[in-house]
Amino acid sequence: MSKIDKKKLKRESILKTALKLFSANGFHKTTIPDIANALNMSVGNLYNYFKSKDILAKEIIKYTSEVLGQEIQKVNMQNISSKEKIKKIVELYFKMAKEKPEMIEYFLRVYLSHREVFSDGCEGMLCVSGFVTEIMIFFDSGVESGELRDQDFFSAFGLFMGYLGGMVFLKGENILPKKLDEYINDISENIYNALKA
Amino acid sequence: MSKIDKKKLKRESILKTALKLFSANGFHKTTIPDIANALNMSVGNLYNYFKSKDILAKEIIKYTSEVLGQEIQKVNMQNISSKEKIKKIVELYFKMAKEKPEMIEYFLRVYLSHREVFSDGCEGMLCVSGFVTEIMIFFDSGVESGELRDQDFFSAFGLFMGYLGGMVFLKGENILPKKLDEYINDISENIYNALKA
Amino acid sequence: MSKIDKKKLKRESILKTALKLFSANGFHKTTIPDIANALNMSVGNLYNYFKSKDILAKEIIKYTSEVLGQEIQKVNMQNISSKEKIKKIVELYFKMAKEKPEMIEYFLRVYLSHREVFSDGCEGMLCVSGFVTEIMIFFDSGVESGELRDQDFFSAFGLFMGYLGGMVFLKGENILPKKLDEYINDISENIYNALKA
Amino acid sequence: MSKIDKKKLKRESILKTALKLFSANGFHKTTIPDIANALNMSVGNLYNYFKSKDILAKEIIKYTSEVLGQEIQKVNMQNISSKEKIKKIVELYFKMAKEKPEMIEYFLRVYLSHREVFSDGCEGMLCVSGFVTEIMIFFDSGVESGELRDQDFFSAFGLFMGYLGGMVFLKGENILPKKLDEYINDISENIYNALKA
DNA sequence: GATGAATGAGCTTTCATTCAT
DNA sequence: AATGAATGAAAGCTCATTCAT
Repeated sequence: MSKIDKKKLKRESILKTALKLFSANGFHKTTIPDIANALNMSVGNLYNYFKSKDILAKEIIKYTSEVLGQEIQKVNMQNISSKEKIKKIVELYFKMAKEKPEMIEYFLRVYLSHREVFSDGCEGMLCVSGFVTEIMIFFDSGVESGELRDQDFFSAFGLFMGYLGGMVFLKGENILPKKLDEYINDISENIYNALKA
Repeated sequence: MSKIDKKKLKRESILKTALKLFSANGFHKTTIPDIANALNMSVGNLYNYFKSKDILAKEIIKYTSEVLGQEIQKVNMQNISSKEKIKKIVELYFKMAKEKPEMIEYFLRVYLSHREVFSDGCEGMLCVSGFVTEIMIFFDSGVESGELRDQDFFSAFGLFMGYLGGMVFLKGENILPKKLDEYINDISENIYNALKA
Repeated sequence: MSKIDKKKLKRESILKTALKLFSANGFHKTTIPDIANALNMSVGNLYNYFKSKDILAKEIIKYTSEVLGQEIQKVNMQNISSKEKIKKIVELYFKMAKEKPEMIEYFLRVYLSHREVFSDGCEGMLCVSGFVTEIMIFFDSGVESGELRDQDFFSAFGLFMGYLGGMVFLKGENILPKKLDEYINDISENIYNALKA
Repeated sequence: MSKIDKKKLKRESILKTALKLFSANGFHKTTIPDIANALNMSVGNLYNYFKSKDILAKEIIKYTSEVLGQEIQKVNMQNISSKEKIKKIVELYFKMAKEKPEMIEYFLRVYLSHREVFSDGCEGMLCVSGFVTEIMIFFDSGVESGELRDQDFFSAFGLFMGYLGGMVFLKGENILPKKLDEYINDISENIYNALKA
């Protein structure tokens, strides 16, 4: 393997490890030494890969948004109705929340609430475009096919993402009486009813 | 005014000031001296009212939840359809977000994302029951009257609160092309369609 | 003693201790913990008095300049010839270098050579005016009385201060074969010859 | 070109680049990676040429002293009066300060004030002898010819070098109202008056 | 009740230097 | 000779909390 490849790999392993720690313990409670430790690498060397904790946080949201976006893209590319797509996206989201909870948690617990960190360099949707774009594609194609009502995109986006994020948050707080999976049908139906033409 | 009343008043002024600062600048970026300063009081004295920063944070979420709950209660007590109630709650939420943004922001930027702070003493809904209870009352009465579909409460709650929170977040990020008010109709309709029987 | 007086006293003791350490060991080699340690106080508390190491360095040069200026003022106020004043200032300077070497050293080893520290807030002569002003008074009155040649002030100032500073530097490097005191006559004569009308 | 010549050339280019960076940004603010970067070479390789940052600093002062000494030697070898030599040296010094400010600055801002660096290996005049020797030659020959007063060499040296260094410092601080060149006459006259027999 | 000086652990970040390749 | 990833000690600075007054 070339040196450059190795560096890329290490960079990604830092991203993943930091993502997990930030999500699990919070951005401020996670220290750079914590991350370096978890990676068996020195603090100094970590700084060779990311120049500051804030920059690391921003690269993570970009990375996460990219990964989630790619998953949704797979749904978008399927030749199925919007109603079915909604269900698939909800399933996918909850599957993620279960299997790689750190990604969804990062959105909710780090990105959402540390404006001071993301305000410089991640304004607007700059760092989450990978993800938002795919939701936009889903919505636009549904409107075009006449299956979904034509409304302001953000009105639909807020519903979709706020709803799913809210459910995962409630799950994280151990408030939900049932498993996330058992909500899939209700939620998909609610979203479809809200958005259908 | 009695000594006890005076103390109560001061306590509340601390709550309000801390609420504003935490919401505006983040929980960790706001220091106890910052709060004391803004109140023209000494750090030591502030500790006479709240024994720690974490306890202060928890009292704030209780206070905020209470205030928001009381507003929703006013809607609940009106003799109108669930459809109308939904619209009134959305209006109320956005009015709050505009006039006292610190309350909604506190939910989104402090409560939502500092589990380490709220995990001890605010488990589950312990500290937000004032607010959640009223949403529950709204929902149950709608189901009882046959206007809303009977489904798991949290499925409805997540929709309602995730959606509204999501919109306020998007607003805060300067992403929304229109004013929050201009989304009221769309959003109310979406929620109603999702929840109606 | 009042609280305010106490604080002033402590502030000055920090200034003096830091002055000694910076002069003896260099600005960068002296750490804030070093200073706090020498004062038997905590690092955090030291920061209650001076908000940063750079600010501390700037306050020290002001303080030092003030003290040196006051000494020269005493000479200026005496009713003696410029020739005699020159000798008295040289004596005074060397006496200082011997008894409170940290002051002269601070000029030479800290102020003179850490432009990055003093550039913001001590531009030009802002922080050494206490001292420079007195040299200016000495020179102007000598010119006025006709004893000194009328020339650009800085031409005279550079001679005076560069010369004395240079000698102290050479002394510090253990290069001088004789005691500083034994140079007083030669140096006073040289300066007088250079400046006389 | 032979391998050895190549190495010598590279060594000198490192010296020159480090000299510039140290002078411009200060010794501690300039990092080894900074220097390597400016030279388009690797840190590791730089260490093949100089075993430590301190050693590099010491080699620079030797190099600089040598270069300045050679310039003064040229003046010394001319068949002119001491008075004329003084003027030529002042001119030369100011020309240097203008055209290669890094050399003079290095004396003032690095050598003068980092005793901890130069104390081991550059004691006394060990590393500046190239320069000091030439000043000594100038002075001795002036005394021998009867044009200059016979006094302790360091008394004369301190005047000469302290004065010139002081003026360049004042220039660097943007304090001088006139160009350095315009001080040449005054300064030369002052020095001559101070030293003449 | 009120003050704010004092504590000190803990944070992010830097950088001279090494060494496997 | 040349590379640059890796090390880790140490720096400047912050801040929740305490306590003597």
